[in-house]
Amino acid sequence: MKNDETSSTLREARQDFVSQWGAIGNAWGINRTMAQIHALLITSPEPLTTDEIMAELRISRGNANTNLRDLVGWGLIRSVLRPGERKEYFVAEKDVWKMFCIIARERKRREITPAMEILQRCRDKTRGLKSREAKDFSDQIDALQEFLRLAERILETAASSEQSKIMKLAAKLFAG
Amino acid sequence: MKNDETSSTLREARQDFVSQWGAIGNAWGINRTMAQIHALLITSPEPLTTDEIMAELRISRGNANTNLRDLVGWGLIRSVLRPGERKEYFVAEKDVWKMFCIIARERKRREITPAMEILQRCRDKTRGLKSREAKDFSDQIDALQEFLRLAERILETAASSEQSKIMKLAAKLFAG
DNA sequence: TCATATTTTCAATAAATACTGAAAATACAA
DNA sequence: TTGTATTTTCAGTATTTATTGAAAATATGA
Repeated sequence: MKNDETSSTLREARQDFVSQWGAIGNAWGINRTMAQIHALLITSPEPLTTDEIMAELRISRGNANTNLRDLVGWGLIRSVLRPGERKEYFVAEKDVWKMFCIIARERKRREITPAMEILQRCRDKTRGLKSREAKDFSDQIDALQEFLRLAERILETAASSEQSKIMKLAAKLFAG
Repeated sequence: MKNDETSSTLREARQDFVSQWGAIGNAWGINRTMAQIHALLITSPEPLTTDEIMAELRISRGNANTNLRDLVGWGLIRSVLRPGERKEYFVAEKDVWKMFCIIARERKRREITPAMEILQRCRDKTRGLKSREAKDFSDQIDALQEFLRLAERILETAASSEQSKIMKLAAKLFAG
């Protein structure tokens, strides 16, 4: 296979990955464009500028800017400056385990914690009530809370350990 | 506190839970109405009919029907028939651990598996290529695949074990 | 069978979300 | 300063997703 064939095959595979990853992100509740930009950056050998991303994905400047900022907000990408150039370049964290840790922490902060707070408020309201129904209700809320608390701790622990420790744990888990 | 005060406090707490749970579901990428119906059913002492759900949430018959069917599709609720009545009643699985198992299995099937297939296809396309760039690309895809495979196995294992086993595991995890 | 209760479907509509493009704001070099 | 490169904002628009409500389909008892 010639060099240009190789690189066009690679380009195609990458484009495919980017567009498909967008579709997956969509199924996972993540904005399609954001997922595509992320896919582009984790498979890019070089940092990319906003204009390059706009061109590659055929999206507007506003759209690119918004989603790049969101990704920076998640901590999944960061901007780098090249000496002598004014443009911002973006690079993604490529280590899959680190990506997971970042996402786990953020989701915990954005999703689990608020849910726990709501449960706590419902719990407080019915704490004093003595009827059977009230008791069943607060037991159910309790159970949800306890489950979320466990999930929270597991995520927290996983996200702050070395990948190698998790792998060992997984080994144990599958051993029975 | 009088009986009617007790029950109105309970009613309020429950309404609060249902509407807040809808908002949370929304943040987690789940249809608000579906989350609300689910919240209603897991805190209901009795099975409910479509009409009761419509009235409680002030939604249309079509909307109620669609979301009830979706919940049945997930396996999170099921319909029960009362002898001598034509109406369908719905009950939710209330055990939080069982709920988790159901959701884990479904998400694996609906989200992780398709993502893995896409990665596999991208991998296949670039397998033969020898350039540095191509190698980096397929290494990255590999890493993603490996991670998803691990996630898949962990979910699978967790979802098919007893809750008590997971609790023991969690204990170990936090012990260091 | 017919009359009635109940569920399902689906075209129309509403609501939420994502995207564009150009103007405004900002940053920087001369 | 002033001019230029770059980023941000945001009103307007497009697209997607959710919801309604009524008609059609289905199920049931007499």
